[in-house]
Amino acid sequence: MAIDESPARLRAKPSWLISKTSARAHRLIAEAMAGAGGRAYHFAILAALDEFGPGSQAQIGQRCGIDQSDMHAMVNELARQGHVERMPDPGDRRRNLIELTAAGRRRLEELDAALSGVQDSLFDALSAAERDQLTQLLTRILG
Amino acid sequence: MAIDESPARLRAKPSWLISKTSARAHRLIAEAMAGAGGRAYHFAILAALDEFGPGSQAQIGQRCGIDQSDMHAMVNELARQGHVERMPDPGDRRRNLIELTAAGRRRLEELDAALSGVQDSLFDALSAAERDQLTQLLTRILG
DNA sequence: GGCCAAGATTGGTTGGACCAAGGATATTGG
DNA sequence: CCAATATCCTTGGTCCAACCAATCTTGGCC
Repeated sequence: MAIDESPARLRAKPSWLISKTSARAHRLIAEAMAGAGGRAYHFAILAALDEFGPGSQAQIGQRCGIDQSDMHAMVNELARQGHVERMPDPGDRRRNLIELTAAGRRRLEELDAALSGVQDSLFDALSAAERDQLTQLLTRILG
Repeated sequence: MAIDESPARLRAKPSWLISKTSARAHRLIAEAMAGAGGRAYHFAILAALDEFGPGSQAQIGQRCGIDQSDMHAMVNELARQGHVERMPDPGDRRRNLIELTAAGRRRLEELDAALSGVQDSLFDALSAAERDQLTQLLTRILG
């Protein structure tokens, strides 16, 4: 799709540009993650565990903006791959404590590298300073 | 979801920020369009017809980045609402010429106003200059 | 003990983006 | 002028992310 041939009214709506960019990113990321046998959600969860330490599914889900039921499925996948361990919280038996394994820590770096590569090809047209600018604008929007 | 509580590794990936922003925009737009009895696709198609004049479904679809089969469904909806007319192209009987009706032209302005309102609430945190900046960055990415 | 809240699990639904095949018509090459 | 190829519409799907609701267990509270 040649963006410069799309209707001007459309091009004038930032939400449309964002949606198209997001779609393209989604495609590239899905590809990259499929090649690595993972998904974007995996990276998010592993990153949360790495930064904040073990936690319940609910906590991690909230931090990453992932739905409870989706969290369940993702933790199943990560546990099956040995990147995460699900263990009952001794202090609250409602909870599963999710813990990063050593393999999970390596996996996080692996996925991070793959995703960083995607960022490079996606934002190829922007300088480093412009990427920062973009990041800051988006962060303010979401704030 | 409080973005400042999400993992730093995630926040550092522009693609993640874009995806979240896109999701929020999608929610707001779906709401606004549902309230008006339409969809985002309707606006795109009407805008293309308004700017480029009548055309085949394939042409319009390419301009807007809409799949052929989805175009079919959307034109059905717009035709049923009287915003568009489907007529056989006399010069090429494979084609349907899609034409904007007078009601469709009014509808376009109506949807445009609704979408502009959504942009305002979505990009509330940005100044007009910053919105332009964002638009330009995204346009360059998609270029 | 009785009640409400939180967490996990299960089992959905919805909408957008895609893909494939077939029938009708055009176009092109020989 | 015929055969092969391409285009366009139409139909009928698939796939996945996002989301929602109900249930069950456990914890906290009065």
